[in-house]
Amino acid sequence: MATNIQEEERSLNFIEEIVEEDLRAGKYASILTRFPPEPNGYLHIGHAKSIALNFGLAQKYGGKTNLRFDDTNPVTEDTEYVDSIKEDIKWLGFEWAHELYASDYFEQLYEFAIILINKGLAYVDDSTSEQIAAQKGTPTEPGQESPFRNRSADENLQLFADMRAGKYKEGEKVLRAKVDMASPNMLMRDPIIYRIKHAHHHRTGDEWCIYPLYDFAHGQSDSIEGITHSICTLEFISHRPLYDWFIEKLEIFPSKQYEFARLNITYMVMSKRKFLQLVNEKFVSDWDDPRMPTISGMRRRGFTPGSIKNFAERIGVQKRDTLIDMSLLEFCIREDLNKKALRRMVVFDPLKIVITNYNGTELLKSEDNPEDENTSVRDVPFSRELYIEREDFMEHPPKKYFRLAPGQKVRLKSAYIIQCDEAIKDNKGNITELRCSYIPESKSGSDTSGIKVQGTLHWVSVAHAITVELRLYDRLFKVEDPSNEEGDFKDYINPDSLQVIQAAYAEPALRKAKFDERYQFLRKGYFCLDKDGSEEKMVFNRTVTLKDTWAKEKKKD
RNA sequence: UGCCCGAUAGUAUAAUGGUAGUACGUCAGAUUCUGGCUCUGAAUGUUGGGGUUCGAGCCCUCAUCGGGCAACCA
Repeated sequence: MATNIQEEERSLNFIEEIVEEDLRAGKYASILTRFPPEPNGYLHIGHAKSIALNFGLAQKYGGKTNLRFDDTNPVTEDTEYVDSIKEDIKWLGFEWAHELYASDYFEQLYEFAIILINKGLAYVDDSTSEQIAAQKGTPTEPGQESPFRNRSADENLQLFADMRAGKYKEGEKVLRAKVDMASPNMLMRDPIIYRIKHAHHHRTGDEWCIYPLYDFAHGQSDSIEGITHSICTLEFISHRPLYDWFIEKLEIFPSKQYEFARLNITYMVMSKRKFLQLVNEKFVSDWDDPRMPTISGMRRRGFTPGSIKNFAERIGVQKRDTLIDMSLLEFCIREDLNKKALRRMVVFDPLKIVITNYNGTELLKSEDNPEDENTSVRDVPFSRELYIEREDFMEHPPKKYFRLAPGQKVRLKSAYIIQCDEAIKDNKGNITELRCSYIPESKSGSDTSGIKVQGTLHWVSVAHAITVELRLYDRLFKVEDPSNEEGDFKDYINPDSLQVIQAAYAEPALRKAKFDERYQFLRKGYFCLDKDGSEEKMVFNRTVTLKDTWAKEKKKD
């Protein structure tokens, strides 16, 4: 059927529709987007959505994307952040056409301000911050015009030049656009476009003491670069009339702004301000704590660029506030890791078993990844004494418990079928050891025993095991939407978001673990090596658990 | 109380005036040397009232609900 191919095409999001329409109408030969971070913090997965949108759009339609740092506020911005932002974007796998800075345009922006002054569309205001706020009016009442609103162009020019020359203190004077003090849009009530800041800028140093505000920098920067589609988040909708106003009055290239909803995910918070609190108040170790939804945190946690991009693709682009279910993110990373991760056996909470009818040691073969037809195979040492997971044995098992129990049989993964003969207890009644027997004909790959078992367990040989540290992460918050709960969001932090297992027992193959490799600890979850470890004591982060239908089954009781 | 957005299963996302579909999640089952993966099946949806139309999730209108807007932040 000819229509099948078309049917499989993903439908367009509203921004893609706009782009296709613009291209079809011949409005632009090709598109140019931009990603405009402010270098005052680390990127998070919300930014990843924006990055994927901006860069993805350009890729899809044969355009380009600029990386432009929106560095108009010298007091909060720093080169440290510039570097981390660039690293994160590269890690996600995107390349920008040009690395640019709003501060590159300071001289041009200054010229733009002069044009406005000459047109009688901007004026220097001596009012104080409080007076300006009072003049603004309220959403339901119009504002009052500043007494300085009607200065002559010449006077304004001189005053503005003096501002630049450093003749005034911070707050003494500002430059305002002359728009409309009665506008129903508060942002149009003569917005401030330049303020005095005697501060050192991370790139321009002490060259300037006046800095443009966002509204006077962003749109013009877009225009200077010839950005065709300037995509930002919903809270800028009300800035759009101003964005267009400056472009119109300045008669410069008409970049167009489009807005989409920022990303929210259940059990997370998503703002630099909140991250800062979490770090400063030691709820997490740092910005790259694996529980943080920062790109650096997620990278350390073991997320892959592909999984994040796939997630961004699946959630779509929308014009309304959304709260994405965390399980979708988990699905995306599991889907990716299932195909890539090397399988290894690690016992988290050991229970020793002795195979009473087995002696010596042998090397068994086990697949590195059963999802891969051409999988490599590794050796796993098997011997008389093994560790299994304590939770894989129950003396009095409930129905549908497929694991070990007295008299019950299970398969040891890639090894033999064993039967539990006896549970040894200490004088307090705790089970300290299991006596089992194995079935020699049941060896993995050459099983002639004819025995069917329901369960398969992971295990490690006591004599060959290495100990590793495991860091098990869980959601950072106990509630779906911590920002919308009563009180402080930090009241809802999950106290069990990190569980450390100092000594887990791992099969020896894990000794060769590498940082860029991903692992699935069989029946447990996906893990990756953490930078905190050493040769002697490796540390692994749990990226995500495996789906666990047995855990669900248990909860029902 | 002014202006601006928005509203489709639990959560997201399609249907562009003509059969409400998809994914995640949930539930049930099959399969399994990972209670993973895979496969099959099921339940759950157009905020409400009017109107236009042969026909409305879609267009108009009123209402309701949700979000945003009064930083010398971005």
